Amino acid sequence: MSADQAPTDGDLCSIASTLEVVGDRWTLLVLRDAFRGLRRFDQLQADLGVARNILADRLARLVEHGVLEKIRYQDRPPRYEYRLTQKGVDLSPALVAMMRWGDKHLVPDEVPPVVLIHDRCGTTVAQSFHCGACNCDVTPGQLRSLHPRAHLHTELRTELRTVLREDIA
Amino acid sequence: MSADQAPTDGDLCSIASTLEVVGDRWTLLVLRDAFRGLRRFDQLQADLGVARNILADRLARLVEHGVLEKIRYQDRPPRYEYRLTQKGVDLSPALVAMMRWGDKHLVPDEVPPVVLIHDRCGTTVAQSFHCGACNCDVTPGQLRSLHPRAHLHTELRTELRTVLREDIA
DNA sequence: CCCACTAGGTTGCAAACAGAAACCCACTCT
DNA sequence: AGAGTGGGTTTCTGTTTGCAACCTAGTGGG
Repeated sequence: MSADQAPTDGDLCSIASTLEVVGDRWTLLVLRDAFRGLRRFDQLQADLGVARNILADRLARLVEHGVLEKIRYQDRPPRYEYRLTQKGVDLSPALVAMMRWGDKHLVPDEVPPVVLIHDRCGTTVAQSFHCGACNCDVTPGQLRSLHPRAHLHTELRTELRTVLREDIA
Repeated sequence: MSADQAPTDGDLCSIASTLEVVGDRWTLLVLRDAFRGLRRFDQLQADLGVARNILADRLARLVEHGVLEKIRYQDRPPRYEYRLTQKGVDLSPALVAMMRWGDKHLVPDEVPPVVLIHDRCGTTVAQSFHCGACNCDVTPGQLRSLHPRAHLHTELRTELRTVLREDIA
């Protein structure tokens, strides 16, 4: 089940790489539940209705990839819980983006959306693209992308990376 | 292939609903390629290496859900291309979030990331959570979520929606 | 001491799905 | 007439999934 390392250009594209880790319906639902605070096997199984073997497999994969940690929370009898690592918490922008898309395009208007709150001040937080130069938000339609490895020479790419390091670190 | 409307709580959770539309490895890779500008069946097939029947199925699903449009771009012989609709373009925050996660956690540092550019000014754009009250960016760890339908009465939810409407519109 | 119960899985089997390759169709080019 | 191209569908086969039953440690009750 982990023998197929050949399929896509996983090492060439960050999206493809990411999908190799979390690009699976149940995996993403497990993560959604993890963000909701569910941590135990049976809680997840009951909430998702997923087959137990599938859930066991997905949890093992996520632990293997360092997205969740398996922690023994009592010894006798041994009991475990699955917690998001920092790497796992860093997936929240992706989950939030999917949630907002569903809010806008899929879910009927009568259903109130989940609200994101800034823990320090308690007010709502918005996810957006921000342009520092113009000091404004940028809509998806105003975005363009640049693919350094396809078009630039090595020196230029190195320079670009230096400029951008803050952006991804 | 579209007969299973029963499985998850699709109408209760925006993330689950979203995953019913795009929660599939190939679907998301098709969308990635659409954002890169690929529009034709054979381009997509060659780039992804996916089986043609699977690609045909995923494209049909995306068209059915209004994420892509199938447009006849010449008549003799009839030829079609698949273009992102506005609904499709609105998925870019999700794709970008996955890309950034891959950049940060999966892809070796030597690989320069794809850069996002603001079309008006040409400078780089960052994706973030922003708190209007504090006028600062919020990290994933400082985020909390509130689930209105689980905890609030109807009047309160309506009020909240009014406050939040700008957030999702 | 025996029974039931819980958390956290594993095993076995049938059904659904993905993938590869071959095929089809309508047209164009040479 | 024959080869090529774009856009698929069909067929067959192998992998994955889902479901249900089972297993293993331990705990608590009678």
